[in-house]
Amino acid sequence: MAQRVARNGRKRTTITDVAERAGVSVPTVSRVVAGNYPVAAATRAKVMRAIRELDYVANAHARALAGATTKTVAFVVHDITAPFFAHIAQGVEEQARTEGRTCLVCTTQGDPARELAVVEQMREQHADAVILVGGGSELEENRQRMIHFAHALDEAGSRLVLCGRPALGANVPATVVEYDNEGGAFAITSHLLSLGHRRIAFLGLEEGFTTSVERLHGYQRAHETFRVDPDPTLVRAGSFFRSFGYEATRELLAEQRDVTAIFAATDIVAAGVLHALRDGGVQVPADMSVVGYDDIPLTMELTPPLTTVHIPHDELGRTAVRMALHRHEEAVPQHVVLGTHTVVRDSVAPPR
Amino acid sequence: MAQRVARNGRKRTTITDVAERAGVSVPTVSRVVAGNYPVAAATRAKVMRAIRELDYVANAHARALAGATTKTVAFVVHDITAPFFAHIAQGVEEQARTEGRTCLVCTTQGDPARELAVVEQMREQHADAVILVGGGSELEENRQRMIHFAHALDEAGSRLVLCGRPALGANVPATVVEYDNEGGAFAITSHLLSLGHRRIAFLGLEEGFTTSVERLHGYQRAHETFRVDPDPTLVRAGSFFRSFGYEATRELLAEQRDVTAIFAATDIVAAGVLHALRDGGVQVPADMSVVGYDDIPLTMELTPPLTTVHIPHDELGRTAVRMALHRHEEAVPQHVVLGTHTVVRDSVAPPR
DNA sequence: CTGAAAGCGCTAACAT
DNA sequence: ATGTTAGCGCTTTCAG
Repeated sequence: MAQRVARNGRKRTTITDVAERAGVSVPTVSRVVAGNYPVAAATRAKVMRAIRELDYVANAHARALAGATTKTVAFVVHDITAPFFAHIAQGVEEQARTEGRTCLVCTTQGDPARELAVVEQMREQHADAVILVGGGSELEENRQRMIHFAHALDEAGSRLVLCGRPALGANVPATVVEYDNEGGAFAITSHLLSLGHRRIAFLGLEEGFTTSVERLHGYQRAHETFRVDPDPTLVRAGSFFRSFGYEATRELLAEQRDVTAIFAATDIVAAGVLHALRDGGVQVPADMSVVGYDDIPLTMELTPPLTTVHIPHDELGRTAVRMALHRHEEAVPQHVVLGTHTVVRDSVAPPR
Repeated sequence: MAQRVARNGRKRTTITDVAERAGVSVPTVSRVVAGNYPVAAATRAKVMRAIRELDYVANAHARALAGATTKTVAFVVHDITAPFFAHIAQGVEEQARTEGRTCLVCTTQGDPARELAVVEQMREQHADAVILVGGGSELEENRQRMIHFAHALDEAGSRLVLCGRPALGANVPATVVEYDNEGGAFAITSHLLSLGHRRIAFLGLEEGFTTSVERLHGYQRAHETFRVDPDPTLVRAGSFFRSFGYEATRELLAEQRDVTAIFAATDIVAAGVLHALRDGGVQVPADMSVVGYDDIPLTMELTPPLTTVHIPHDELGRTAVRMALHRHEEAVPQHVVLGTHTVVRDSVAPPR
């Protein structure tokens, strides 16, 4: 009664081996492993012993195929090295584990085509939930494809979760966990305005990505509230990378636009801004105030430590998993907006 | 011929639905999907059409169960938010995708017990490779358990990969991808010594974790080479966290030990060191030289930018996947040590 | 409490 | 080139 040899020539201990060794039937072994059905103590002991002796582990695929339960959560993200995503991932992973799930992770490098391909792949895996993180494409075509996936997943008993990106529409079966992106931008811009800043540059509008657009809206609404007309030429489009912050700031400095504060769309961009300012001999915050967005750990290491908008990263990830998995329970909403708030550090002062 | 309804009440399009719709047999559908067998163009077209109309995706579990190939790579890491791990993860994910694999990610928070549990779980998943990243436990018991897993995975046709952690022994079937941890520490310590530093503190020895022990060895060997006796009281044990760097430096300063350089075991620790130095009014590098280890992106944002040891993170991850998956091909080694090198930035100067 | 029987969705011989 | 026949390893009725 040695283990069978599979087609590929590998020996793998199966439930049948265990059953033979323990002198019981296959379903009995299944029952003691699952532990959800009465089994005589003596029988259980025999089976457990056989399992240990044979070093048996269940085949997750056979289990998924026979039962209905996959016990995996898929997590799709632009780039796992970005602290913003990594911290959400952390929350997802923790909650998934708490709920007894394994976590599949895929990165898309921000490519909408790859995102679509990855979601398709997750559909094959029958994940209990597919969590999409980070600014999505605003192209109508991609939006439609995503709506399609939401329905496909729903019909398959799975769930699409949009985490930190806008909802797809009213009748789309999806869970959405947002953070108050626009509100955070509004608050930190107001902070600047209330201190007397009137010429505030906004760096990092990424066309077609909702995240930056919403942040810009917050910036604009704050200006309206304070009844100041923002100078549209102070809004610079670019990437979310450090180098963009550096370049854009150099330009701004060269142009002598009388800017007294810079709102970088992300902390990473702000790091580039600070660097350019230092290179240009501009004192922060004395000569120029700088704020960022995201509140990643890096902000504390910057010189000076950066005033920024805090996003509840972990909470976002945990909530996404929790809401998706418990969506059939009552009182579990399927759309929440988590709050953001300004974290005041040392990079802001009133204008001279 | 609508889709069947599974036990759990979900309708899912299966290969049978497609076959019926296209008016062919199930294996024919399988063949066009796999694309590894001759199928008449007309038949293929019919099948493709049915697939599109039914929005069919293959069930990865059924596929894994029937065939031998799982097409997943598991990746086990302490903490995905640590840049060190995130960058390796990036390499793993990229290479896995290149090789047509999905990536399972699990975090252990550095807990050896959880690591063991996770590896067990990966065994159930039948991943093609299980990649363990980061300093492992030096406890003999855990080592034995890991050796056991290496054999179990091997017998199951999978592969244990140790990435950035030491090999388990000569006859253990595992792939190991290391970086020259000791060599990097030797080089950067030599850099300091050659500039004339004689009292160099080493911060961040984490007992029981090989990574820090090897770095300490490099530090010591460099001293021997330069024929200087290192002061053992200058070696401080602690965590790899920022706070440890801060605290340890405050102590060092308070003790007035005539230290002229600090070797922090990681860049994160170095960030804490720099912070403490700034708080204490100590100029870097004029009054104190500081070096780190890892070369994470943060180092460039520190003030001053940190001289550190570069680790080829991406390469480590990619190599791990490549070597494991191609282990049966000739000329693919199963143990490599990737090089590290000192990156000189602005945190080091000769002692006063 | 336990066993026998059926089937999850797919692939891989074996036929034709 | 296509269909037929067997499973892969497990769970879940249904009997006893």
